[in-house]
Formats: sequence, structure tokens, C-alpha cells
Amino acid sequence: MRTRMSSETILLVDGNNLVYRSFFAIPPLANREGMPTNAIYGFTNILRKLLSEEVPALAVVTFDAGGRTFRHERFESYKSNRPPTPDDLKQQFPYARKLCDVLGLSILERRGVEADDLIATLAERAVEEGFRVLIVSSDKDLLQLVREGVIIVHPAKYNRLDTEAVKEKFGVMPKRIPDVLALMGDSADNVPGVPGIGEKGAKKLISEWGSLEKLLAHAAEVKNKRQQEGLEQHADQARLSKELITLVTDVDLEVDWEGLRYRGANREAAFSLFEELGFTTLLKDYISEEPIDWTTTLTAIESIAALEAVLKSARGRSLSLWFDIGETKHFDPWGARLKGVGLALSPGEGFYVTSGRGLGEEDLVCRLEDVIRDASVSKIGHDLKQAATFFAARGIDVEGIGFDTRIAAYVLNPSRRSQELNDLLLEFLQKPLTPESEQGEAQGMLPGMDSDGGGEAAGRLNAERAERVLRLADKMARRIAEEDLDSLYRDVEIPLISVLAKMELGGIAIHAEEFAAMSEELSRELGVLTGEIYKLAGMEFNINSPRQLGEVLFDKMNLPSFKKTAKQRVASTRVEVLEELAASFPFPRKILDYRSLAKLKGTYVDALPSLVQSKTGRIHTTFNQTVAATGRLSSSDPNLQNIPIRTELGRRLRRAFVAAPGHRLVSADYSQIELRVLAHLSKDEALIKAFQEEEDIHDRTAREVFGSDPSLSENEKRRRAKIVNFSIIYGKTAFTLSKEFGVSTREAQAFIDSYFDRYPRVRELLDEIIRVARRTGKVRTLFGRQRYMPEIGSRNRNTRSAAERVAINTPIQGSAADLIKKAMVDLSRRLKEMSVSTRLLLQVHDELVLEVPEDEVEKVEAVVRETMENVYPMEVPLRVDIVTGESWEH
DNA sequence: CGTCGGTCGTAC
DNA sequence: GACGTACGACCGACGT
Repeated sequence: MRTRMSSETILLVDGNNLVYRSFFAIPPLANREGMPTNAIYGFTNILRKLLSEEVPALAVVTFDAGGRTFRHERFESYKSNRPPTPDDLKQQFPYARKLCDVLGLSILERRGVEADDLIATLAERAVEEGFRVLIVSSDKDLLQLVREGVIIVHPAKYNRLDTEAVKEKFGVMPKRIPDVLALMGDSADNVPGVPGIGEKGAKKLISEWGSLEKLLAHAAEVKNKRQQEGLEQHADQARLSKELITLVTDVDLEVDWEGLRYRGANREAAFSLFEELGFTTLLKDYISEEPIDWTTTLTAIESIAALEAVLKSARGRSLSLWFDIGETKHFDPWGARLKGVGLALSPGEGFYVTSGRGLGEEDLVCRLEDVIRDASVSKIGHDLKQAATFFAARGIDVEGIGFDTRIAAYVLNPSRRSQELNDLLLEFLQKPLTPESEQGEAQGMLPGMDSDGGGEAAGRLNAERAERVLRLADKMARRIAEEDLDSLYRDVEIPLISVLAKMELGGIAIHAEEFAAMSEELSRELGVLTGEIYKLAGMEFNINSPRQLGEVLFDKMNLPSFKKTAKQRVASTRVEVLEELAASFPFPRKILDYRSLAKLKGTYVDALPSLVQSKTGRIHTTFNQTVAATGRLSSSDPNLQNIPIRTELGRRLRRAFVAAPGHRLVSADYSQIELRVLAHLSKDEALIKAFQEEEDIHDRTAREVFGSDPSLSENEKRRRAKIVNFSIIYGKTAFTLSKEFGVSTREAQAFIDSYFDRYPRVRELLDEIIRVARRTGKVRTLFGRQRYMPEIGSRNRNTRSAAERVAINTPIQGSAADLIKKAMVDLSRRLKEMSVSTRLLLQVHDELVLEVPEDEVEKVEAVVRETMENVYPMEVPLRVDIVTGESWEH
């Protein structure tokens, strides 16, 4: 055996196997032209992973080149029961070869020789040459090649199988694998095997007897009668099977090892291939550009003069800021401490100020004030709303927000799990932050050497973060432009940041005494209910525990239970179930009453007063701008977007949200905004006409869908029409609709059909949305906001249907979100221009709540209506209902 | 004593 | 299996 200087790795990839596997493992995908790409996509991912993790010196991919092989000569029906290769897969093979080429792997294929035999031969020769051989395939047959220096990697499991692992898995040495498989047979290749012997039997027999030949010679001694008969009657078949399965290691090949060297990707070719295939997320890795110079100097600012100098040089420029506000839990703008600031004006240069030594925190805030207020300094940051509320709480309004990397990440992909800086750096720049442990070392410090090393490292980290945010913003800005998100980002989301910051800081007042009174009343009522429930149940238990409640209801009291799903130990006790039981028994009604009161008390009545800010005497929510996948805002700590309204108690709760003295709360609601969006997007004539004529849309649908039904009251028709209208928006099925109406699925389907008959363009719109989602992998809203739909092509029907409902709902819900967000930005500007003291307080998806001085009410109502109704030119008018009062009760 | 998934319920 | 988007209370299992 010749030996190489250092043992280099040669990667042998079973191309056919990987492409096939990917085709069936990955849901359908297509490029712009509609060509299927899923198999190539999977193949690409595996190859990229292998190349980056194994870094092979040589890399070869083998393919079947067609033609009859010696196996067909030996056995006429070899592979004859294989279903024909699907067309969608066939089309992808030429691209698999192109892919290998652009990624820098060599291709080996030979007509009349199977890819497996090519791998076997190459493996044999490579070992002789002294290479370490890494074979990639999920095909069991190839396991026979494993030996010293040859291991197999499974493309999906990514586990490495060496001799030991094969022995453990099959109970025999790798070279006996053909013997085992010969007994088992292989239905995929139509290799017959021996009837009566399966996987278990085959492994056992071969490990007992050592080989197929020895086993056949001693067939008579096999204990198991069925196996014995099988062996005796099908001995030839077994020998043939083994011959078919045994790989050929002496294919006549001229191997030019140097020609098989892994060449690395041809970046330009890879870029254009991936562009053609529509693998947009991979493109960034193949953009031909100068390598980025990451060297960055991080400079401590240790005097006020130095700070002033840096800030002064920021005038008229972009300034990246990282605020080190040491808070992890709920952010409190008043209580937060600014530990330090990182600053960057250009790539490669970061500065940091640490509050404390010499420069107090208040002093630092004070020095920053001018720049924060200066609209000519374009501020770049990661979560600037947090910074804006921090400064606003200190009387400093942020002007000139230029770029926010968190929001950019959200606009590019609103479903992304992490918006952490480091994850964005990895994704967009392929370069994470310097680990903290290394922060000090750049300055030649050793850990523990400098007594203030920790503070110093934190400061340096702040500077580095600011510098990286600057680079990241540049990259993300280009992506935003490429993906046509520029207007949404610059005209809506960025200006919205300071609008939301002011709303959060403003907060809303509550009537504390009323809350206290409600709490007491609820306590009393809950006490009574609890007693009654225990009495009826004949025992005490935790009513709040669905599990204990289920046991009491269905086991102890033996009330009829409906469904107990596989993993549920106790049947469901949700409202629908209890409602139904309440018709026949008194107990469930008590539980329902208890639940609604307990919920109201625990979630709202008791929770909210404790959240009043001592500094302002008001409740300050946080509006999350980067959470909801459709583009909506969300509200938390506390959530003021789910305050009850439907029940009498709920309304009472809203009455306890009050205007400040001398003010009114003005609530402006978009009327039917989602259905109007639906009309606009679909351009359905009947729907548009209904809105243009200011008709009640539910009445209209009632007439259209249920018009001729004499068995239904007008009220019931409207109620149902309302449900049908919403069903469309949510992609509800006939099944759920039928449940709600108490009719058959067939009847429910008839309503839906009838709806689509009356509003035909709506059906066309929904179909079009799904088509586009399949083709492009994403859906878009009115303002171009996008959401990726990775599951739209799933082979699992439930997964796919769910994705289709999401695809339908997102453009509708998301467009409504676009509209109200823009209205908030516009309104905020108008109010500022008017120099009024009115403040926006809340947004609840289709509603804006403002606090208005009494003498501004009339003027503000008009401006609010005007702004909201004219926020964007639509095919239908937008209408706003305004209610003004002392409280938030409509 | 925290974390986390499940269930339930509130809003639009 | 069957209605989209959120947030949060509570329970109970599990890990420290």
C-alpha cells in the first residue's frame, strides 16, 4: 500500500441516492418558471453541509448513466418492479450535475455501470492510495464497503458508520452485509431473497454461520422449519441475490486523482445557478465581492471632550448606537440604567463610553441629548424603540431614526425566531460578535490581569456591537430594497417607532377605586360559586385545574364526556363542552360562571392596578412591533389589546379605563376593515358595490346567501352571514362552519359555495393567493409586506391546509395592519402640525384610542376620521366609527 | 424554586 | 383534522 504524506479525505457521494432521497423527503418547491426544485434543494443542502464540515481534499459524485448492467444480464427482472421515476424528479437530474460542477465536485458516471459500483471501485482504489474515504449514501448496500479507512455517512441522520457501528447494527462484519441482504431480499431492486427469512432471521443466521455459503451448506441443520425449507428450496435464488447485491470493486477505470481534487465553488456560476433555481437565501454566500476587512479598532472615550468630539463629528451623518441598558426582564424606561454606550460612525471604528468613572450616568444622558434630538444625525440601532422610551422618560424625544436592524429583520422575515443581534450578524454577514472571553485580549490583556477587565470588556463589546450594527444595517438596507420592502420599511415601520414609543410612555389612566370595588365583588361571587360547586361535586378540588375538573365531571359525577384524544388523560372541559352539558345539568353552568369570573379577576381586575406606574399613575403597555407574523402589532406587560368588551362585566372593566381630568377618550374604529380589504384585493364587483353604497355587509351577505330561506329569521340570517363573512377571512372549512350552525357539513358547504357564487372574484383571489404562495414561497400584503410560507407545498394534507389558511388570512389581516399603521404615522404627524395636546394612547388592531383635551375633541375627531379614512386610496371607502367619552366604553 | 408545554380564554 | 393573529393565567411535570 502506498501511503500519502498526510492522509487526505476523499468524499464519495452517491448522487442518485441523495437526489432521490431529497425528492421524497422535501415538499414540492418550484422556481419562478414553475420547474420543480425540491430534490435539488435537498441535494444542495447536503452537499454544502458536507463540504463545509468535512472539508475534503477530493470530492466525487457518482451518477447512474443508464444502460443495462451485468445485473440485468444475470437477472432479467432486476429493478423491474420499480415505479417509473416521476417526471418532476427526472427534470431535476441535469441540475444535480450542474450543481456538482459549480460547487467544485467532480462527476463520475459510466453507461452500463451503476453508481454504487463506481463508488465501490473508487473506495477500493482510494484506500490503496492512502486516502481516508468518506462515502455519503442512505443505501444499505453500500455498508458492505466499510472497513479500516472507509466510513459511511447517512445524509439525513449524519451519523458516521465505521466497522464497529455496522457490526453493532447488523450483527455481522461489513463484508457479510451482502449475505444478510441476500437472505432478506430487497423489494426496491426486486432482489428476491429467501421466503420466510426477514431482517431479524437473516442477521441471526449469518452471524451464526458466518456466511451465506456455509449457511446453505448446513441448511439441513437450521432449527426453524420455515427457514430451513426456504433455504433448501431457494438456495440458488439466495446465491443470485448475493451476486446482485455484492458491489463490483474492479470497474475498469482510469483514475486521475489530481483531477478529482475539490475545487471549491465557482462563486459566479453558483450564484447564477441558485438564482435560476430560486434558492434566494443561498445567494448571499456566493456574491462575488471583495473579502470584508473585519479589523476594527475599539476606542474608549474617557473624557467629556473626547465624547463631544465624536458626537460633533456625527452631525449630518449616520451614527450607530448601542445602548447598554442592563435590563433583561420587562423594560422599565424610568427605572432603567444606562451603563454605557457604543458608538460607530464608519465600519472598522467603534467607540465606547462607560458611565461611572468620571462620567456619571446623568451626565452621559445629558451629553447625548443634542445628538438624540438632532434629526440631521441619522440614528442606527437595534431596537431603537427601547432607547426612545428610555430617553423620552428623561424628557428627550428622539428625532432622526434612520435604521433599526431589529425591525429590518422583521420586515425581511416576520416569522423569524430570533432577532438577536448575533444571530442576524451570522445570517447576514456570516460573522458573529467576538466572544466576550476574547474581548480583552485584543488589547493584550490577559484574563484577570486588569482589575477592571470586566467593565472594560463590556465597554469594548458595546463598541463592537455598534460597529457591527452599522455594517449590518448597510447589508440589510440592500436586502430590503431588493425585496421591494423599502416603502413599507421607510414610510411605515421606521416612522412608527417613535409613535409607539410615545404611546407607551403616555400610558392610560384607570379608575383605581372601581377596580378595587370590582375585585371585592368578584371575590364574593367566586366564594359563593366555589361553595356551590364543592357541594354539587360532593368534594373540594381545584376548579382551576382542567384535569381535576375533568375527573370530577366525567369520572366522579359521570357526566357524558365527548372525546378523549390519544394523549389526553382527561376529556376536554372547554367552554363548548360545558355549554352543551349545561343544557342538561346544573353543575357545568356553575363551572362556566366560575371560570369567566375567575378569568376576569385574575387576568384583568387584580392584575392591572398592580401595573400602575408610580411615576405617572398610569398603565404603560409595550407595543411589540416585531412579533406578529402578519404585520400586526402586539401588546404586552400588560396586554391592552385583549381587554374584555363582549360581556357586561367586560364593559364595566372598560369603563374603568378613563381619560385624564379635563380630557376625553376618543376611540376610532375602522368599520369592517378586513372585509373592505378583501373587497379591494379581490375587486369583486358585488362586494365593492355593497361597500360603496354604504350597505351593511352582513345584511348584504345574508340576503345573497340566505335570502330565499323562509325557515330562518332575519336576525338569524344576519348572524350566520356574519359568521360566513369571517369564515372566508380565516379559511374556515365547511366542517367547522357546520358545527357552529348546527347543520350538516353538506349544508355548510352549500353556504360557502353560495357565497362564492355571489362574490366570484373572492374565490379567484383566494385561489390566486395560494398559487402565488406555491410559486414564490411567500405571500404579500397591500403594502408589500411579506411572509414566507414554507409549508404550502407540504405532502401532509393537514400541514398543507393549515398553511393555505395562513396564506389566505395573512394578506387580509396584514393589509389591515398596514393601513392602520400608516394611519397612525399620518395621524401623529397631523396632530403634531396642529400643535394640539392630544395624544395617541392605544391601538387595538382596527381601533385607535386617543386622549384629547376637552376643547380639542371636535377638531381632533374630524382629523382622526379624515386621516384614517383617507390613509390609502382603495377600491372601497374606508369608514371610521368614533365614540368619545369619559372612559373607554364604546 | 425556575422552566416549559399544555389547556383555556380574552381581544381583533 | 377541520379558524387566522396575538398574550397570559394556571397547572403540573421535570430539572436544579
